[in-house]
Amino acid sequence: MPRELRHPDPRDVPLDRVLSALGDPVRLRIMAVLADREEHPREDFEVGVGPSTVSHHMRTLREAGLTRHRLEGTRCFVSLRKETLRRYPDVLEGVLRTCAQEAVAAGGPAAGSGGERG
Amino acid sequence: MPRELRHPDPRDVPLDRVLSALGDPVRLRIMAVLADREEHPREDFEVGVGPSTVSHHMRTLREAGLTRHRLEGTRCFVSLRKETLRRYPDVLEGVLRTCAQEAVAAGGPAAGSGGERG
DNA sequence: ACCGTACATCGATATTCGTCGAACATCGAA
DNA sequence: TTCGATGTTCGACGAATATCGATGTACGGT
Repeated sequence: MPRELRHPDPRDVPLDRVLSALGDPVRLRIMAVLADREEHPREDFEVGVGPSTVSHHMRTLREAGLTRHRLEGTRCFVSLRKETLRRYPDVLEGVLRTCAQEAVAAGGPAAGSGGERG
Repeated sequence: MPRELRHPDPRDVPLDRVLSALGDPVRLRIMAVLADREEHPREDFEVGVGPSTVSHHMRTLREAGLTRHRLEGTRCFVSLRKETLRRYPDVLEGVLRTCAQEAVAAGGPAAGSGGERG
């Protein structure tokens, strides 16, 4: 794991990039985990795909300015970037509320307990 | 042109599909045109790509439940679907406001008056 | 009846994206 | 220093997407 991960200035990220980052079911499940505004260890994100794929989606969210990744030892903690929430308040609060609800409707937190991979 | 175009029930459209439909610069320019909540003739959407490509993006928005397409003679009028705006109020109002602002920032309505196609 | 207009749809192509498994990097522990 | 754990990065592959030009379809005008 590199010592540090790239975190772009949110002001460099256009809206279409943010929305496109959010327009994926796996990444929306990740956002649903983060919807409580807490920092979560990577193990919390059991979203139904393999580890390298989770990494890929994590990177997409991070490079869209949505998440912050803090490395501590061999582990990684993820949280929402408040600056970005403040930049698109309605959009992002709405997405967080909605995807949290949909995750519940779709069968509980992390929505992949059954392991329906594909 | 067919007599009528497919308009899905917005409740069948999951959030990730809506966001993914919005996550494209061309479609965001289309939304910017519609942000005034008026019905617009197709000619209003000079968004910098060819006619068939505009059709493609229009279809994407329509099938995400975002727009309504009314055919009148050989012409077509496009408007936002209020039912969908009501379903995701914060998200969509926020997107509309933001993309309208960004369109202005990017060089005026329709953002393609110069015809920089490519 | 014919032709032009306006737009949708089709077919082709190039690019992007989601996914996996393998390889790599960093840290903590033995 | 060696080993295992954690998570990122790389390489490959199929699926989806953005784009165009050509074709198709319905309508309005002549």
